[in-house]
Amino acid sequence: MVGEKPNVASKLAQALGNYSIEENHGVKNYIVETDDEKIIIAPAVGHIFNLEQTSEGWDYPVFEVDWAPTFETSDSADYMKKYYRNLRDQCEKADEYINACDFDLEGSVIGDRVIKELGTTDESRIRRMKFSTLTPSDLEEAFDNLEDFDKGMTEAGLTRHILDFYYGINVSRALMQAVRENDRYKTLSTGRVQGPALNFLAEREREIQEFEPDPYWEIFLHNSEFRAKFHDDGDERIWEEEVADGIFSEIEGEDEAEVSNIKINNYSHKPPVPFNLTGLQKEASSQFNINPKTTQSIAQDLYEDSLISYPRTESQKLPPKIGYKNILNKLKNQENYTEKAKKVLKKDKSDNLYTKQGKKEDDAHPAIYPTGQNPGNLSKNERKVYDLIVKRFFAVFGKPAKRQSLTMTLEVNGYTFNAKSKVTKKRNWFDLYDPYVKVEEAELPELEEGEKLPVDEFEQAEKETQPPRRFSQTSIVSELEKRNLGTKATRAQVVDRLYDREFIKDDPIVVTDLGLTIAETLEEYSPEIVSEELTREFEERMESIKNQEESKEEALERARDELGETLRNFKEQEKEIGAKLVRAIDKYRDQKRKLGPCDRDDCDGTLQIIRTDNGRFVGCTEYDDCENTYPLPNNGEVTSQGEICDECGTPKIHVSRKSGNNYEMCIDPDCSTKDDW
DNA sequence: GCAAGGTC
Repeated sequence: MVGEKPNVASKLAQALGNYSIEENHGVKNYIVETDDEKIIIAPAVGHIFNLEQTSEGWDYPVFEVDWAPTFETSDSADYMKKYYRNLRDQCEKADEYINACDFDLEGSVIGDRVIKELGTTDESRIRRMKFSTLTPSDLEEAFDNLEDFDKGMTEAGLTRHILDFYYGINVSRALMQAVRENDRYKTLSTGRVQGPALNFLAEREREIQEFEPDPYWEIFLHNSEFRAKFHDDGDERIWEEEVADGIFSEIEGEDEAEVSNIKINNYSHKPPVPFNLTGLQKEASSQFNINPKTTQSIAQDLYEDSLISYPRTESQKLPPKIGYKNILNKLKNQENYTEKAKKVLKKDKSDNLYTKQGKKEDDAHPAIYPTGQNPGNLSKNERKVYDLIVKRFFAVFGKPAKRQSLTMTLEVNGYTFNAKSKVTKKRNWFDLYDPYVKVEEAELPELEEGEKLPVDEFEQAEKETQPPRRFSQTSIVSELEKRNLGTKATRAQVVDRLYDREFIKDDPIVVTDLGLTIAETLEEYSPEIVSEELTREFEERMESIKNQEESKEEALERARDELGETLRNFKEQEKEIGAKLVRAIDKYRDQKRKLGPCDRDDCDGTLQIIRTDNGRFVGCTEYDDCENTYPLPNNGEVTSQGEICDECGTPKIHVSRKSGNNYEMCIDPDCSTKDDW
C-alpha cells in the first residue's frame, strides 16, 4: 500500500489495526498482518517520479518525454533517494498493490508511478483506495471497499503533467532561443500558471503607466478636537476648481457650525476565520512584511518541529476532533500565552468550546492550528509566524467585538460636513488577537443635535485621482487563488520565479520592461500561454479523460498539433522577437548597474558598476572628465539601495550573498559609518 | 537552462 507521504502512511496504519514498524533506508514502513495476508504500508513523498525529455538537445519543439526518479532530475530532491529505495525494496516483495494516495489526480499519478515503475504494470493487480478525509473511520471504510485500478483518473493526471511540460518547456525554450539568435543569453520561462500571473501584473502595470490623474478638491472644517469633510449629497469630491472656490468663499471666516444630525450605529465586528495557507501568508505579509514564500517555508519548519498542524491546506475550518481543550491547556503552560488561553478556557466551562469557521474546505487537512507543544529556540521570523498562528487560534474562539460608529453632520451656511468616528465598546476577540488587531479608533466629543460648535478654520485641499493599486506579492497570490490558477503549494513559488527571471521587482510589484516585453510577445505569438483559459481547457480535457470519453493519446496528439503550429510560427520570427527581448534585457541590465548620482561637486554623472576581467568596481558615466571610483565587495549581488549616505554622500548599495548574509552600506570605504567595521 | 505539481 502506497501512501502519499510519511504522515499519511502512519495514519493508514493506525486505521487498519495492529501494526508493527520496519525501517528500511531510514524510512518507516508499517506492517499489518491478518490471517491470510500481510500488508506493507510504504510512504511516497509526493511525486517520486517526474517527467524528463528523452531526446537530446535544447531545440524545440520537444515532445518526447518519459518518467524518471525525481532525485535524478532535480538537484534539490536528494532527500527523496531513501524513499525511492525503500519503495523499490517493498514493491519487489508484493503480489498486489494498493494506491492509497490522496484521492485526486495528483495522488493517482504519485501512486501509479510508484506501482508501475517499481512494482507491476498488470493493472488487474492494482487497487485504489478512495477516501476524502484521513479520519480512521473513513480510512477503514475505504479499505473495506477497495476499488479497481482508477484508469480514468490516472490517465488524466499523467496527461496533465505532460501537457504542462509541453507548453511550459517549449514556449520557455522558444523565448530563450529567440534571445540566443541575437547572440545573447538569459534564462526565461513561462507556463500555464506563470503566463497568466505575469499577464495580470503586466495589464495592471500598463494601466498605471497610462493613467492620467484628474484633479479634484476637498474642503475640511477643523475643530480643536476633530475635522469634518464637506460633502454634497454624499459626494465629497468637487471636480471643478471654481465650484470649490465658490463654496469656500461662502464659508470662509465663519466661526460656528451647527450639529444638524447625529447617527449612531452599533455593530458587531466578527472574529476572523481560521488560517489556511493563503490566509496565513496574507496576514504575515501585512503584519510583518514577510513574503508568502518565506512564510510558507517557515510554516513548513514549524510543522516539522511539531509546533503547528499541516500548513499546506486550503481549509478554513477547525473541527472539534482536533481537541480544542487539550491544545488550549498546553498553550496555557507556555508563559506568553497563559493569560489568553485562560480567557478562552473560561469562556465556556461546560466543554462546549466552538470556533468560528470559514467557508473554504480541504479534503485532506483542517485549517492551520498550533499543537500546543512548547517551542524551543525559534528564529525571529519563526517566532513571529508562530505567535500569529497561536493568537489566531485563540481569536477564532472569541465573541464578536462590539463597535460603534458615529456620523455627525454639521451645517455652515447651508453646506454640510461630516465627521465620523469608530470606537470599540467591548473588545472580546480583540483581546485574544492582540497585538494584531487593526481597527480604527477615533472618538468624537459628545454633542447633541442643534448644538453650536466653534470652528477653528476651513481648509481647501487640491488632490488628484490615484492610479489603480499595484499588486503585492500577497495580493497576486490571492488573485491566482481566486481564479483557480496553481495550487496552495505552488502559487507563492510561481510569483517567486517571476522575480528570479527579473520580470518583476519590488513589493508592491513593479513589472520590469523585460516583463512587459515578455507579456507582449507571448500575447502576440503564443496567446494561449498567457490566458487563464488554458487552465480551464485543461480542466475540461482532464474531466473527459477521467470519464474515458477521450484518450490520453488523443489529448496529447491534439496539443502537439496546436502547439506545434504556434511554435513554428514563433520560430519563423525568432530573430525579430529576440531583438525586441534583447532591447528590454539590455535596458534592464543598464538600469540595474546604475547606483546613484556621482558625489563629486562639479560632476553631473551617474555612478555605475563596471565589470572587468578581474572583478568589478564603481565608476562614473562621465569617465572622460571624472575619475571618481570606488571599490566593490568581490562576492554577492550588488544592487542600488536608491538612497544616499547621510555621512559621505555616496550611493548606498545592497549586497546579497548566496549564504543569505545580506547587508547594506555606502560605497565609500573611508566613510565614518564604517569606523567600527 | 525551460513547467507544474506533489513533498521533506
